Amino acid sequence: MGNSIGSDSSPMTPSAHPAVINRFFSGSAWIEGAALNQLDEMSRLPGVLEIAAFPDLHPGKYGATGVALLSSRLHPLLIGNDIGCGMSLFALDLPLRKLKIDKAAERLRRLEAQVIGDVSDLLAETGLPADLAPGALGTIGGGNHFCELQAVEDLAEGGRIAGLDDQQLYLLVHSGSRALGAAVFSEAVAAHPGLVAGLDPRSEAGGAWLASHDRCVAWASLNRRLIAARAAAALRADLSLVADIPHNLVRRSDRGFVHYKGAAAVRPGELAPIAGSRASLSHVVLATDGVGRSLGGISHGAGRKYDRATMHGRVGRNRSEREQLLRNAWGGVAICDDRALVVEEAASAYKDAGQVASDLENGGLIVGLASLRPLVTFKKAVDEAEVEQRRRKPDHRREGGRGHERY
DNA sequence: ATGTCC
Repeated sequence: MGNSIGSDSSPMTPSAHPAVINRFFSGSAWIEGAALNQLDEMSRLPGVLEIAAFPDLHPGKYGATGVALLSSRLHPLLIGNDIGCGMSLFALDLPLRKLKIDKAAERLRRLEAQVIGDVSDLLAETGLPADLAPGALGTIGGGNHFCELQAVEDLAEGGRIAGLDDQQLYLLVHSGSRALGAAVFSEAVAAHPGLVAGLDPRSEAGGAWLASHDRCVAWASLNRRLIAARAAAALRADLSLVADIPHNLVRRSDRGFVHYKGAAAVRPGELAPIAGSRASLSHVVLATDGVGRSLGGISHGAGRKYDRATMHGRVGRNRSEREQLLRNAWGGVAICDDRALVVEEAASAYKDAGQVASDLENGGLIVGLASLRPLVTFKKAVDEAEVEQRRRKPDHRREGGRGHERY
């Protein structure tokens, strides 16, 4: 089979005719020029036939995020390292009236300490090797990932019909394939110097990436389920799945391969979460038949407004400001023992998910069902036992590290 | 995004 790159007529040469770009955002959407430029570059990549761009569009490393892209070739760079990342929404059997936020936060602080036992059977049931990173299952990771306890703020009639209940509590989990997807990504980058031109899906390299990708997508979905199971165990509650929607993956279609880069992959009639932030509303929406015009994509969240680096100059310059960033207008709290992450993930770093949902609704892609308010946002908690152990036996490799200090 | 540069 040999080198798959270049097996099309001339994939290194940008197409003479760029792919059509369909924009599903209004003039009120906050879209950076850099993201629009990236969109243009993506439309000229080999094999790219059509692009749908969503209102959460923002610049990314190898292309804009908030995009569905149809291509005859596979583009692993566009998917990036968190293959299979997604949002899962669960209903808890805990009634809102029984909730004490501080008590729930105290319990959720121990989320990742919950024992989930032997997961080899779960992996096998998912069609995955029983020894595929079992120890990483049920871990959230960093960046924009979280597990959030939410209550219904507004419920539309459609939401009630869909079974949403404004007296119940919900869990929204945003996570992906952890080190698994990162390894698949870096191996692909190392093996194919011309990866920017994509891979021929019929080649050995293309097939291998796709197979690894499929495992990451399945593993990431199981990971979200186990994160929720841990949260439910910490809260001593039962849960049921409402929606599990990935937004970083490739799906086969009869026209080629649809790449979803930070765009939720939905089918008509499916419920999907559109995440806000730790201090703003998330939305639950229903995908309409209109998603046939958007390559089956919609936004998965508010989308970044400011990059991580510049957030440090904007908010949380002192301790009391950082402490404010852990509280929201509904009495909700965030659990985040990583000082840099508190600043980088501040609500003001994000666009308004309500504006995003409204653009999608006006574009005929969704119908809004409910908005959800954040009550406890779990991001990262240091293990006190581990801290104590480190105090006794200092780990010199960590010396000099900056930006990830505790409070 | 990633045991986030050893």
